[in-house]
Amino acid sequence: MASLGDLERSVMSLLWDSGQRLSANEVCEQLDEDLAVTTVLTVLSRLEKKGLVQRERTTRPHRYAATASREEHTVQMLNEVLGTVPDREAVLARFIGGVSECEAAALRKILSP
Amino acid sequence: MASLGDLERSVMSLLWDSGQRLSANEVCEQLDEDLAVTTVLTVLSRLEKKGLVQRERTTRPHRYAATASREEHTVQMLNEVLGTVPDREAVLARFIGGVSECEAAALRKILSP
DNA sequence: GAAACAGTTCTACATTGTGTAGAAACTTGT
DNA sequence: ACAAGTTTCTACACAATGTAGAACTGTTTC
Repeated sequence: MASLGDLERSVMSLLWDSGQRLSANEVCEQLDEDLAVTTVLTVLSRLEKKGLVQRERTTRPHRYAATASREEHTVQMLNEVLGTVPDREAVLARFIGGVSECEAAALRKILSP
Repeated sequence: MASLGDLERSVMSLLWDSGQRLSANEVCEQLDEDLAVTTVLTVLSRLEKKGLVQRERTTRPHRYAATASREEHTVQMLNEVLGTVPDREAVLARFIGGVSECEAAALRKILSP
């Protein structure tokens, strides 16, 4: 349910990079493309409805921020993908089989008790 | 680019479960829903275009099979998700931080040299 | 407090992906 | 050559997304 379009992804990326609460105008300016503010507002609303963005309604202009960090969100995505298969560990085994030795070492370190 | 709709997913699931090359008719029969064969053929064609399904055109009826195993395909999805972030390992670290002790043990075993 | 302005919501339209299937075209055994 | 089975073409509905104008609302200023 949390698939994002290109523009939605750009906006999230922006919010993640600047850990700040941004106004729609700020988001609009910082985007590479040259879009109408209403466009950005629409996208922000949609992201809010999807639960990816949190909006401060008390201030004027409203300020928007990502509800979860990029990492948290991506982990959620990973788990969503893993939820589509019957044997989660089989997939993880194969995933690990495909990573570089370098990354494998990093994973070992993370896992070491 | 490899997001699947519900029906597409059902069909893939079927092809994965039966490791066989199936005809459109067989797929159609084995699906729970009661669909027209042409519907199944459309979906199979779309899956072929996406590269998820391979079709034997020499036989009559054509036979369809998944190009990659469910695990391979899911790993590809995982890597696609991981490709959207700048710091892949940060995500993996967080992912591992969230798994059960049981699964962590399994991962350690897979990673052990 | 009315006007000007900034910001937000509503509404709308185009495009694309997906589910769905009939009509038309094609293949093959008899 | 025809009937039966199979595939391709075409088509339509519905949802998600990109896009933005029109209308509304809240704020500031004279």
